[in-house]
Amino acid sequence: MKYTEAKSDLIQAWGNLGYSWGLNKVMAQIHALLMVSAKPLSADEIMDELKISRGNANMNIRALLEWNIIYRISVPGERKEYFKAEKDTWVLARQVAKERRKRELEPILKTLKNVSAVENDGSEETKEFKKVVKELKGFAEKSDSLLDTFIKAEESWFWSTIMKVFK
Amino acid sequence: MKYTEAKSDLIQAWGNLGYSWGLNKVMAQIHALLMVSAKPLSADEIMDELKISRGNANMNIRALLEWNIIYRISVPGERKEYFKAEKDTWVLARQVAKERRKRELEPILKTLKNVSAVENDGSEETKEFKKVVKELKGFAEKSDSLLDTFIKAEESWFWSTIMKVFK
DNA sequence: TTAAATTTTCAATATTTATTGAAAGTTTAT
DNA sequence: ATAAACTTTCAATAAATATTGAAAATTTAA
Repeated sequence: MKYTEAKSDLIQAWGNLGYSWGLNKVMAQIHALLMVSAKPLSADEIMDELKISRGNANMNIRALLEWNIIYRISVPGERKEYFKAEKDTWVLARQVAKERRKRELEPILKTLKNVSAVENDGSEETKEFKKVVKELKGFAEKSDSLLDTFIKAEESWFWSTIMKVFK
Repeated sequence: MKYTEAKSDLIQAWGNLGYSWGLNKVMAQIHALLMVSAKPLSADEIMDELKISRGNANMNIRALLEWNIIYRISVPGERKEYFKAEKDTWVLARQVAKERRKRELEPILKTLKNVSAVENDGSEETKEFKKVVKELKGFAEKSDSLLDTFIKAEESWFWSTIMKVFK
């Protein structure tokens, strides 16, 4: 298989995976491109490789910076900014987990806490509702601590040992 | 807080979470509605509660059935079909993990395997590419076995014990 | 059978989300 | 200061996705 074909296949596939991780397609593609690139790339190079507009490139680069999964690089003597990806997949996964926890889990935990306070009118509906909310809350809290553990796994001897089982 | 308000808040919030799990909004809302409902509901009741069309209801119910997170219920003497949700959150999470593994992880593993076969022309690009692909492959495989372990966790003494730590 | 009840399909339409590109803004070298 | 290099913004537009609803298909009771 030729390099250029392999590269575009990988960018495509990583784009799809990233999409299902909550990034958008172009964000994920830019990330993939920076992943496989030996050198940091400028916005122009990214636009060129992925055939996207300047505005699109700019917005998605910014989003990736916000997610902390790519970094801004300054080359001395050069005016342009360059970007490189976080290439350590575990750091990457941790970073994504952190963002998603903030964006997804925190809101549902808040809602579950709110709706727990539903007034018990003695009806079967209310009874069932309370039961389900309690179950969901337990689940969300467990997910939250699992995620938290994962995010902090690097620092934990126990978990980093467990993780090694999966080599 | 009133029951009807709590219910619609929960459906809304669960809809958002489900969306980020790879379901679509209405799918997730139907699931939420069936979660909190004490009795199985018919398509008409779902249409009515969520204010969606028959076609929409039908399609999303079918999708939920495909994901195996709601069940078809027949009431003797009734012509209509009823639906109820899987209410055990761990079964639910496992089912979702299973689907996503199939839909997301399997394709990227396939691509990574393919692009590994890129021909080494000795250039720096190719060298870096091969390195990154190897790293990604290792990561994807580990994720795969983690997921697999999670999916099968119920049967495993070791993991069900570990899980209990998160109560 | 027939026909009423129910479910499914799908072309048309509406809604949401992503993308463009040119203008405005910012930074830096001289 | 000026202007070139570069980045950001955002209204307009395009593309993707979701939704409707009426017609077709299917199921069931009598």
